[in-house]
Amino acid sequence: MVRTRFAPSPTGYLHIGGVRTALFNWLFARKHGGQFVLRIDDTDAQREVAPALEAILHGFRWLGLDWDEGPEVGGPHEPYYQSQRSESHKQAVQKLLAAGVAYKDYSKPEEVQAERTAAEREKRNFRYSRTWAAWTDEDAARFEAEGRTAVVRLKMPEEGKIVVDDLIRGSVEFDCAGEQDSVVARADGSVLYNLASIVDDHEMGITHVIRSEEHLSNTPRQVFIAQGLGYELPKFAHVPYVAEPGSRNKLSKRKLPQYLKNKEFAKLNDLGQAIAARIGLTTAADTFNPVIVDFYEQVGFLADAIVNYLLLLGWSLDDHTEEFTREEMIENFSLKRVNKAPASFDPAKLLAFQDRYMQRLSVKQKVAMVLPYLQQAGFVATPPPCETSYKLKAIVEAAGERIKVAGDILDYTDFYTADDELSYDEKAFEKRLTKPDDAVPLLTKFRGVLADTEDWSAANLEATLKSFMEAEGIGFGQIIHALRVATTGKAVGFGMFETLEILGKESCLARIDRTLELAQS
RNA sequence: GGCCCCGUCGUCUAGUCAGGUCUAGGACACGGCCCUUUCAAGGCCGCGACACGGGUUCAAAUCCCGUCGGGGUCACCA
Repeated sequence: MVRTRFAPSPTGYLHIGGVRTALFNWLFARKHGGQFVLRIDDTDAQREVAPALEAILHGFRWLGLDWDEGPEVGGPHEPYYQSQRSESHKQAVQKLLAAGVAYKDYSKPEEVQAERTAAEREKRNFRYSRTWAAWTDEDAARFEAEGRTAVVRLKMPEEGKIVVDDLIRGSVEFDCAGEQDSVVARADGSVLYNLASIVDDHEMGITHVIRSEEHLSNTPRQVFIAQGLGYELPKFAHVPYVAEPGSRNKLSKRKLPQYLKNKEFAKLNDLGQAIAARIGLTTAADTFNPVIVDFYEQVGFLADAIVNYLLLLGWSLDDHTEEFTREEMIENFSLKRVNKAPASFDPAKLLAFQDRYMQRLSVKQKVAMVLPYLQQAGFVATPPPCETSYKLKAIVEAAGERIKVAGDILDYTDFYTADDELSYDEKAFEKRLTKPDDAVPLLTKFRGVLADTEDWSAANLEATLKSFMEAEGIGFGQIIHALRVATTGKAVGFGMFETLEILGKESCLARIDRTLELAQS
């Protein structure tokens, strides 16, 4: 039975790199008919951020990465919060002590720090001197009489090797001599990550520890602990971390200002910020940006697109397959095909996946996705009035592939603006209406034709304009641009005749009248 | 700095284990052309990489050695 886990610490929001690791765990479990466990690594209580956990669980649900055991769903290995497993951890510490692979250490942090600095100064590798190690009860009593308290440290051997057999990297050897006597328990009995992690993994029956590469260097410590505790080792698989756009550095949520200098990243961020602003979402830069999964949901991305993109960040099936349904991912996933080198996050490619997935949706599905944005931006009431559906469907249809994320609908809200409140793109107005001598007279004349037009379908409007052009002996370009600016205020938009049809006769005439007035004043 | 990992187009990657079919394939991005009432989309074409140096071999992106480069980690964080 395969059991994998993802163990986020609730110290920040769900990070795109974390999700990629979680996805690999989920996929591996699903592929082998096993279980995927979610465990909250909250041992460092001081840093805990309550809303972060909510956001993390919400993110997993949105992405469709369901967990078989963990917070909210429970399971046979409760509790799934590391902070609530301290009994097990304490027992493990005692066992380590009893087995002689750990010792009580009465040093003060500053004393160890002094040794460390001295070693650095002398360009020597630091290793704790064990000066304040209590090997006997007498030692302990003496140190305690001095008012010292004890942490528990690993007693790393001076010789020998620890071999980590990694499913992705092969076997990696570490010399014990190069390993530190890491602290595994604080004076108050609380334990540190390396101990908690391996103990919980064992007790939860985790068979495959699939985690980010940055944990590779503390794996020997965990292996040492596991051996001391007599555990059977889980299989390890260290996946490369997700790197920054255009660099090899690990993607971090703290370096946002730097990422914003990347053109593609900034473009994605701007898109999101613009949508957030229009729906009145108050955002904080550190929780709403393309590094955080929540961002994508808010802006109107498809979870499937994100997951598909993330799948290919460090994994591939072959030289050409890029699109996978969930079932196909599960069927084909294999740790053997996970790359060793870090992959940088490419916002442009993510956007490309989103585009593909979006265009595959039916008009009905798009309407459903897009409607909440119009409601939040105040263009459509909640619940939506009956006539909304027809109009919105027409807009979405006419917009076609221009809508790449659901929030993009907010680029096309001119249809909802009151006719006398339409704002105009100044440059376009100047170029298409003020400057050309024939713009106003032509538009005035065509306005007259439109006023007499009964059939307001796009097809008929096109025919009407064509015959007008013939009658006037003018080309498309001489009238169409002025007409567009007059009715939408913008230089660009979708099909002119669809636009007119959606707007309706009354609005079109009102907007043209207003434009003509403005152009002549 | 010690230890560990990694190194194919700008980016994600196929190919490396089992050397030849690789004058290195695909995707995203980029450039050009076509289509076109604008924008998007679409079609076609193009640009573009085996980090470097030695070796082994008839033959090396692939094997060996070295160099260089990048990164991770060295907490009483996770």
